[in-house]
Amino acid sequence: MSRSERLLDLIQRLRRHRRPVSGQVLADELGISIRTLYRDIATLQGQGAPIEGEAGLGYVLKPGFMLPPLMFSDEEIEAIVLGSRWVAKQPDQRLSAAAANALAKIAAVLPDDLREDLDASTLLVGPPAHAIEGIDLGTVRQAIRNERKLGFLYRDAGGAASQRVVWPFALGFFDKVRVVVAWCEMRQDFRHFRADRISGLNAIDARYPRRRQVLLKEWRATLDKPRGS
Amino acid sequence: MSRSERLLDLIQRLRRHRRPVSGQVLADELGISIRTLYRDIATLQGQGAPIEGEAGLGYVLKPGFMLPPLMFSDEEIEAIVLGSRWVAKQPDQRLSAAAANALAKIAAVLPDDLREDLDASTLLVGPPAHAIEGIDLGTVRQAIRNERKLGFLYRDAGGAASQRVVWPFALGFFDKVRVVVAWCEMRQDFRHFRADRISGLNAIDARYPRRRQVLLKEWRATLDKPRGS
DNA sequence: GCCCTACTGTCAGATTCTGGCAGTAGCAAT
DNA sequence: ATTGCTACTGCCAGAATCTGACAGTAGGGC
Repeated sequence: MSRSERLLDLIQRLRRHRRPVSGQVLADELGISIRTLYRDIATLQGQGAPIEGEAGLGYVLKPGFMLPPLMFSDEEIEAIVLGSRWVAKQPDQRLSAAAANALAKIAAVLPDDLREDLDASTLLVGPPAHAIEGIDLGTVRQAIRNERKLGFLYRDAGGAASQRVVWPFALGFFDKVRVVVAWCEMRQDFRHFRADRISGLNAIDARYPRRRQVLLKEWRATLDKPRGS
Repeated sequence: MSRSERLLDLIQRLRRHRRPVSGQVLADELGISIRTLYRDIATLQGQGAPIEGEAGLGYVLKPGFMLPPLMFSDEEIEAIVLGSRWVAKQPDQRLSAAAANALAKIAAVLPDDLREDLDASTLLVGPPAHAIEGIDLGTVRQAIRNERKLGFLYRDAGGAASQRVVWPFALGFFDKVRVVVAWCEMRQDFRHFRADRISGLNAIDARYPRRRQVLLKEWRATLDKPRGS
C-alpha cells in the first residue's frame, strides 16, 4: 500500500474509533511500525487534519470532518449547491452561515466555467423564509445534538401560554415555519412546537433520560398509525 | 512538494484547462519531467480519476468532478445534508435523484455516529412539494445549460392559453411552485412561467442567440428597478 | 512510584521516485 | 503518404524518500 493511501486509511480508522486510540494499536492495524505511525500522524497534522494526541491516552480526531476525494456528477453538484443555497436562506443564523461557508469551500475547487454558472445562479431559491422567529434555532440544534432539555414559554394556536420543559430530538423545516419536535414533560407525550410561538427559550443543563434516536423512532411510530405512509 | 500534493495539484490544473492540454505543458507547469507526468496520470487514473488522454491532442478531465479532500465542520455537514434532503424532495426527478446520490456518497464516508444521526434525521424537511407539475423539469434545466429554446403551451393566471417559444435561463424553486425564468419571443420581454401552468413542453434543437449569463444579468437589472434590493 | 503513552533524534537499509533514453502507436494537417 | 505532435511503455541508474529499530524525554492516570 502506498503511503498516500495509507494516510487516508489512517484518517478513516481514526474516524471509526471515537475514544482515544493508542498509536501502537493503529500501527498494528496498518501493519507499520510505531515510528512510522508517528511520522504519518505528523504529516496529516501538517496538512490540517485535526488530530489530537495526548500522552497516556492516545489519538482522537476532533469533530470536523475531512471528506476524502469524492466524485460528483455535475447534476449532483447542482443539487448540493441548490440545497445549500436553500439552507443559506433559512432563518437559523448559524446553520445559514455554515451553508454559506460550505458553498464557498465547494465553489473554490470547482472548474471556472461551472463556478461561473453557479455564481450566476441559474437555479434560484425563493425569498428568504420570514425571520420572524425570536429564538435562536442554533440553541435548539445544540440541545438536540447533546440530548439536553429545553425550557420555554409556548403560546399555542388558541393563544393560551404555558411554560414547558421538553426533550427535543428533531427540528423540522417547513415552508413557512420551523417546528421543534420533542417530548413534553408537562403533557407526558410527543408534541411539536412552532418556533414562532416559542419565547423565553433557555437551554437547561440537564441531559434528558432517554436516547434521542429512540425518541425519534417512537415518535415516527405514532405518526405511522394515524396516517398512511 | 510531495508526490501526493503534486497529484492534487495536477487535478486542479486539469480542471482549469477545459481544452486538451499536452503532457509537456503540464509537466513544465509542475516542474517535473514528462516521464514522471505520465506516471502521475497513470496513478490518478488508477484511483478512478476520469482523465482521458488522446495521442496528438492532450489530456482532458471528463465532466464529473472530483472534490479534493475538504474539511467541513459538523454544522457545515448538517447544512449540506439538510439542503440535499430538501432538494431530494423537490418534484424534479433527475435533480432529486442526484441529491439522493450525493447524500449517499457523503454518508458513506462519514463517521458512524454522525451517519446514524443523519440517517435518523434530526433535521427534517417538510412534506414533498406537490408534484403537480406535468412537465419534466430536467428538460428545462438541460435547455438552460445548453442555451436552447423551449416551446410549450402556457395557461396564464386568467386561464387564457397561448403557445410560447422562450429562451430559458433560470429556474426558481419557491415554496409551492417552480418558475421558469425566460425571454419570451412572443412578448419580446422577460417573463416567468409557473411550471404547473406549462403543458406540452418540447425542447427545440436551436440555440438561442444570446448568452445565458447576459440574459440573467439584464433580468436582474429589471428586478432591481421596481423593487429595492 | 509505576505503567502506559506521545513524541523526537539518529542512522542505515529498503523502497520509491525521478529523469533520460529508446521505441511504438494514434491523431491531424499537409 | 508524409510529417509533426502527441500519448504511452520499458528500462536503468542515481536521487530522494520512507521505514524500522533503538534510545531517550515528557506527560497523564493509577
